[in-house]
This record gives sequence, structure tokens and C-alpha cells, in this order.
Amino acid sequence: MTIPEACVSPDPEQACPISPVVDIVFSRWTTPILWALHEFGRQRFVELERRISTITPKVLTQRLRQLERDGLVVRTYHPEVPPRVEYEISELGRTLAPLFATLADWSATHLRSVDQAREAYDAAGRAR
Amino acid sequence: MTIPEACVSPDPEQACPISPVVDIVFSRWTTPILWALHEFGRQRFVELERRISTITPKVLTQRLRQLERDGLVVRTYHPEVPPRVEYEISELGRTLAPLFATLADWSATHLRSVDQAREAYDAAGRAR
DNA sequence: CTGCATCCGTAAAGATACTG
DNA sequence: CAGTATCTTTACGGATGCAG
Repeated sequence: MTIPEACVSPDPEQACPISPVVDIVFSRWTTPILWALHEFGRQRFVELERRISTITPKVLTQRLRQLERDGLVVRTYHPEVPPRVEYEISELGRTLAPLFATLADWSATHLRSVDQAREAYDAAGRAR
Repeated sequence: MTIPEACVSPDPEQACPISPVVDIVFSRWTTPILWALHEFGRQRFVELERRISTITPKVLTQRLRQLERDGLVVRTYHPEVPPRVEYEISELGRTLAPLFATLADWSATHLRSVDQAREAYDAAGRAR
């Protein structure tokens, strides 16, 4: 595991009170994972792996551990043969829903503008 | 510039409609930069550098370019001696304000829970 | 099945020094 | 002042193999 406290900002909070949250909620792969768990409910490791098709098991494990440690995801181990592990969003994780909704709203409204800005920027760059 | 389309998710959107926005708004250093510009208005490169004290000029340049390309920040170059460059939030960037507010709210309400979850997790880990 | 361990390549971040 | 050039370091992510 290479992420635990490494993702804690050293000082940027000084200039930005929301940096800590960003590190927790928006580090790599966390949104797809949380979204999948939120949309499709409790599910097993392989299901998540299949849903987020480009993630590797190693990284998926890392991120799930991180999310579990942060209390956003609950991991349930069933000592059977073969073993079965299920993941689900925690109560704390569920409190992120309005945040994600706001984000989806902004996306629907303004994402196109970003694309246009990029095109304009790139076009101007080529002209120079 | 080493970031442009490299930060574009290859597929995760498939499993998460908000991934694109996350890549744009919450990549490294972007929130401190946007926050500083939002809080203190238009300012020069050095001012930003001093405010976000741990960022290096190289990375600050990279991120500002990225934000400019995405249309979230406006860069104004004054051809004087010595040169003067000013950065400010764009109109599009300003539309992020409610999003940041929601984030700050969540932080105020739930950040403590995350800390507690971490402590509990680490304590249990040591016990094992 | 679920994961952990390891090695490895790439690429972003960081530190430092230097120009127009 | 506003960056750029260069080098070093670190982390990420892929591939493989193996254990419970």
C-alpha cells in the first residue's frame, strides 16, 4: 500500500480549506468505485473489477482499502469455501450523494464549455 | 507541458459519469489555485507562488496552463519591463463556487468522521 | 475467489539553477 | 518578474506469481 498518509496534503490547506476533502474523496479511481457501489449496491470484488473494466486488481484492492480506512466503504468477509468478500457504501459514504449530484449537475451544464475552451486554446496555439 | 490529455480518463466514465469533471477540477494543485484566485481576486504569478507556499514555479506554471486551457482561468500578459502577468478566475471558473461550497459543507460536517474511521481502522490493524 | 508480494517501466512531482 | 531547463526522486500502474 503506497497511499495511506502519503495523500495527506502537507500544507496546501493553508491556501485551500477543501484540499483535505479532495484528497479523500477525489483521489484516483475513488469516484468510479463509489459510484459503482452507490448505483449497484453491495457487490463482490470481481463485480467491481468487471464494472470498472480498466482497473487492475492490485489498484482496486489498494483503493478499496483506502476507502475502507476512511470509513466510506464497508468490507464484509465471508469465511467460506471459496471465500466471498462483499463491498458496500457506508453511511458516511452515502452522505457524499448530494456532493456527487452537484458535481453531475455542473458536468451537465458546463462540461461542454470546457471542451470548447480547449478547442479554442489548441486552435490559437497552432496559429502562433 | 506534460498533462494535457494525459489526465483524461480512458474509460472510467463508463462506470462513473462524473469522472471527467473530477479530472478537470480536482487534479493536483487545482483547488488551492482556484481557491486562491477566488478568494483574493486577480493576482500575479509570484503572489500565487507565495500564497501556495509549497508549490514550485514549474508545477504552478503547468497547472495554470491547464486551467487556462480548460477555460477556468484567464491569463493576461502585459508586455512591460519587467513583464507582468495576471491570473484571474474566468466566468466559467466562477460557476464552480457552489460546488466548492458544497464541498466545504461536507468537510465541516464529516471530515471528523473520516479521521475517527482512520484511527479505528489503524487501531484494529495493530490489534490483529 | 480474493487478494498480497514482487519486479519493472513510465511519467508526474520536486529541487535547483538559469534565462528573456 | 515570469517562467524554462535539467536532473533527481517518487508514485502510479501493469504484469506475473503465489497463498489462503
